[in-house]
Amino acid sequence: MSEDKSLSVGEVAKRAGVNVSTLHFYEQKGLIESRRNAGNQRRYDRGVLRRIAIIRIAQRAGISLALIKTHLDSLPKKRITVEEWRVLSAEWQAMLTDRIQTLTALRDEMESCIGCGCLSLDDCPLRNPDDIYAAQGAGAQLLSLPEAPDS
Amino acid sequence: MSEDKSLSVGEVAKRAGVNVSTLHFYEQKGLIESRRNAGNQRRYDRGVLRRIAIIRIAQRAGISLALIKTHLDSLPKKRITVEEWRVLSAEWQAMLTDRIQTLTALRDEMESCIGCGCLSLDDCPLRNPDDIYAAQGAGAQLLSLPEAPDS
DNA sequence: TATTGACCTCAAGTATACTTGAGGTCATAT
DNA sequence: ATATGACCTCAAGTATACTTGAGGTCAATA
Repeated sequence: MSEDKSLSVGEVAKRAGVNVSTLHFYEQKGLIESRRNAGNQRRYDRGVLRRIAIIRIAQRAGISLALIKTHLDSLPKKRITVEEWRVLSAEWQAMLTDRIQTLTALRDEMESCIGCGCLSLDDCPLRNPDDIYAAQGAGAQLLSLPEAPDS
Repeated sequence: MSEDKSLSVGEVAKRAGVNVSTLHFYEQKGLIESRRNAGNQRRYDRGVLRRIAIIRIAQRAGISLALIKTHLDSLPKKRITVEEWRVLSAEWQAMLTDRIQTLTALRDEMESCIGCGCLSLDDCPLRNPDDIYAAQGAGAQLLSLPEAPDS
């Protein structure tokens, strides 16, 4: 099965807690990489496990795969070091902080607007958010994600 | 254009700050309703503006249209009263609070894990979240996450 | 009269994040 | 010898939230 230190797609899937199809998908998206053995089967370096773990953590933080890829692509190597993880997590923490502040502000605005009837007015802060919510485009807005359980 | 007190779809779109296509979409989803004039054009009650405003606020809070619909459907009338808004906003504030707590916990875990190298370990709290929810894009499956049984 | 502009319907497209399925290969186990 | 099990590819499906486009109606206006 696994020659030496490399892992098969099934082994990675099991250890990382994701489906094989997800690994195919991530590879196709350029988030992870693999090499092939004689029989054309994927073989992974153990470092891929940390990489996948990091991807999943970022997703929990509400970061899109596209942005995660951008961040990961900025690193020199596929194998992520602890120092690099330190940098990545600091960036993502900052994004989380922003998001938390946005949601907190929204909640507080809702609090102050309860029962005031201002929803009928054009200058209600809730109806006319100053915040960065650019609701354009298709799909859901990237950083205002609901709790959608995923695989 | 608008006979008496009713609004055309274009007027509603303009005043609510959404596209006409969005109004069609919301109607098709059962979130709003309209009647038709002699020429088969939609005519809206002014109350629809508040209703749309409320829908948008809920979306900013990260609530899906499906759940928003469920909440709105629980109300007796299409025209939402201030008292009903009070109830809705209280529910949504609670959801926001949950979401904020989840994100805060994640951020704090990231803080405590920075540089600890534990990403390589199977018992890292970040890699093995107790919380089953992943913040996720408008992507996939809404309520079906078995989530990562780590090896 | 002819041409806009606003509206209508219905189908398909877009983006994200995957999953599912069909059809085929490869190596081992019975 | 054949039957699994794990793997492969590529296409299409699923779900959310809309947008875009094609083709047609209707009423006011130049």
